[in-house]
Amino acid sequence: MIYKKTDDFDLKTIAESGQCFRFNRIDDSLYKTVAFDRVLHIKEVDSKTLDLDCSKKDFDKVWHRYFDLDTDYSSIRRSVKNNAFLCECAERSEGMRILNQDKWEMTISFIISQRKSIPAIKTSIERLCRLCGDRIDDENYAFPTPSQILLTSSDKLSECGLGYRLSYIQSAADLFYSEPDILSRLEKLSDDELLEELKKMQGVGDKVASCIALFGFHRLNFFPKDVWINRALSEHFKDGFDFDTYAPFNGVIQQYIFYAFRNANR
DNA sequence: ACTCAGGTATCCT
DNA sequence: AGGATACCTGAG
Repeated sequence: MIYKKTDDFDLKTIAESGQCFRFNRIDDSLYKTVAFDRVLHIKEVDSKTLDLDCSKKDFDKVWHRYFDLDTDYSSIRRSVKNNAFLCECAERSEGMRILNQDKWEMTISFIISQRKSIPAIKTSIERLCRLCGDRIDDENYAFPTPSQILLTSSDKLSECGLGYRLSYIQSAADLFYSEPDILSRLEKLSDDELLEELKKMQGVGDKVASCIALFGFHRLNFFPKDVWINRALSEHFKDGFDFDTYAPFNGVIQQYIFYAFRNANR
């Protein structure tokens, strides 16, 4: 299916933003994402045109929401002003969007993410999907459900390189399995309440909870503070970052800073 | 071989 | 409340 861009939408920027771990580059103009038990290939035909290997029906049902196409990211990007550093971050992150990803998958993914490099996170998640997720096709596996994780032995799960996070993941699977309606309960909470509720899970502190809220629950005002963001803030916002200016889109600003600052400094 | 990674829990003061 | 420390393992 052909899609004509009407807003910021850059595959490389999204793939390298750190918000997704199964959205990967195949070559300069071709990317693949595995999400919601489906595989999607996205080809950049030209700067304004994408070719997606899905039906119009699937696009409307799944991918439109996944790519958050009802949110105007270019206007958020263009709202950045009065700060040279922030303006540069926004400019370098043109094309950034915040995906609507699966909440359960984001919960487990960001529990895995702690104290790991992004390549290592991707390796662990991929192994976990191959180990106990549904097979989609020859090379792609869906993210496992809570019960699929619970039915897999600790020895097998350990082979995914989860380390000390294994018990956190099993405990989260337990929670999601024993409370099937947990997502509808969490969705109703305010941002503050959601953060507190997520932090009740083992292995979920401020940073991981913020990531789950921002990238899973699409609460665009969360501003996860990782090592890169903290470095950027201490270098460029010595008097503190003003979270009023860009509310309720601080999460988008966080993505601009993370992507631009990390690319510039690694 | 060796450090560090998109942190958190726990144990201190 | 705030600071120090251990923690599994892979990637560079």
